[in-house]
Formats: sequence, structure tokens, C-alpha cells
Amino acid sequence: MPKKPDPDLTTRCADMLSAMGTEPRLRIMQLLLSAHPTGMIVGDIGSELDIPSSTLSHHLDKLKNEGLVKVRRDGTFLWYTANTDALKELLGFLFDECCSRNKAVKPEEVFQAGR
Amino acid sequence: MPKKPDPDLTTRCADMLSAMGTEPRLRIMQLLLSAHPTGMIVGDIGSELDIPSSTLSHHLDKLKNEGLVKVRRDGTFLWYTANTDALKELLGFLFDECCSRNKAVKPEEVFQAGR
DNA sequence: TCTGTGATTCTATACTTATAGAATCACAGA
DNA sequence: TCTGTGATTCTATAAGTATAGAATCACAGA
Repeated sequence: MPKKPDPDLTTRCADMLSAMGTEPRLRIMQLLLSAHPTGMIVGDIGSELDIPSSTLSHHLDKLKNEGLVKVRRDGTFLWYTANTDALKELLGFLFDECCSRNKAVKPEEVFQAGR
Repeated sequence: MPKKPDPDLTTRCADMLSAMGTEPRLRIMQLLLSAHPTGMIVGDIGSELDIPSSTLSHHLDKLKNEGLVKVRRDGTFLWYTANTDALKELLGFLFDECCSRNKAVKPEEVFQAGR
């Protein structure tokens, strides 16, 4: 029996999708996931992706506001990490929408063990 | 051995995420997935979500441009359907990024058979 | 406490997106 | 071919987002 859609969850997921819906920010997420669970400091993200510090700071702020990243301070360094709980929520939502109900998408077509 | 990230795929996924990153358009996708594979005509989408026709038309155009929906004409009616191939690509990308490499997110935590 | 480095916030600007009424186009039935 | 309905395109405006230099804040080491 399919759950009634949760309006708050939909809103939250729309905001997360929007936050990841620009190339700079999606690349930031990629980078943080590839550096998971250690994370990265702002300067290294900026030099890796060639983004000016003030621009980068705004992107990180947006990702943080949507809960997609976490920050911890270590002296003068700020370590940013991907927030896996938020990503789980988002992926779970997308899977429910696409693979439950009418089974428009089959999970085994998306997640292939060998990939 | 992790694949080298595909820049074109990342760009395309950023655009798809952006297209689904507003509440009206995410709800349109939910609706089309719940009506899959039949799809829905524009008027019914608009009355269901209470969106004026010109606004709705722009949203559908955006989703179509990013490949997230397909259209077929039947007389005066346009039937919009979710494009499952695009959704598979997007979900696959997100899974690769989140669950491969450092396995930041575990697939079994996202997709639960019982849900 | 002074100095240098990491990072954010201030400020400004350009650009993109969202919204929606009015006009037009597309099609089918009389 | 005229008419009505479904849907898009035209037009305009409001709102939001992205970018980045300059100024400031935060912290640690001398």
C-alpha cells in the first residue's frame, strides 16, 4: 500500500535538488564524496575546482543550509564533509518516487553491483 | 577501480537536478510517475496542481528540454509522461557518486525492499 | 599583541528564473 | 470553414541566483 506523499519531504527534497542543480555545487559534492569521510578544507576545494573564495563560500553556505554538507573547525581550517544522512533521505525519496508505486524504474537497472 | 568522472554526465545531471529542483516541477514529476506509463494531459496536471496554463507550459518545457519527460499528441491533447531512461541515468549517477568509491552511502540503507 | 593565513561577510552587478495574463496556434467536430 | 477546446507562445514584470573584488573576522604562532 503506497504511502501518502509527504509534502514537507517533497519541499525539502526540491530544495536539496536545487542546491545540487548547478555544476559548481554538484562538483563540490562529488569532491567531498570522493574525500569522504575525511572531507576537505575550503582552500583545497577552491584550488581543485578553481573557484574564487567568496564565490565558493556562498556555494558551501547554500549546501550547508540545505543540510547536504557538514562543517567542523580545526584551528583556522574549516573541514567540509558530505552529509550522508541528507543524501540517504534524498536518494530514498527519489527511489520511492521512481521505483515504488508504478515501478516506473527498476532498482536493478539503476544500481548495478559491478559499477 | 573507480571510473574517471565524466564531465558531460556531471553537467547533464546538474541540469536535470536543477529542473527537478523546484517544488512545482518536482510535483509534476511525482504526478507523472504516479500516472506512469499512461502519463497525463496538460489540463489535468494543471488542475491537479493548481498551476495556470502558461506557467505550467513553461515548467513542462523545461522538463522536456532536460529530457525528464516525453510528450505525445493525441488529437488536441498532449500526453506527458516521465522519461524513465533519463531518471535511470540520473539515479545511476547519484548512486555511483554516493555509493561507489568511498561508499559514503550504503545502497541497502537507501533502497529498502519493503518500502 | 602583532602578524599572517584561512575563511566569511559586505557590496555591487549581471544574469537567470518564475510567474501569469493576453494573444496565438493546433486540432476535431459540426 | 467556422467554432470551441487544449496548449503553447508572446509579453512583461518580479524575484531569485551567481559571481567576485574588497573588507572583515577567526585563529594560531611568534
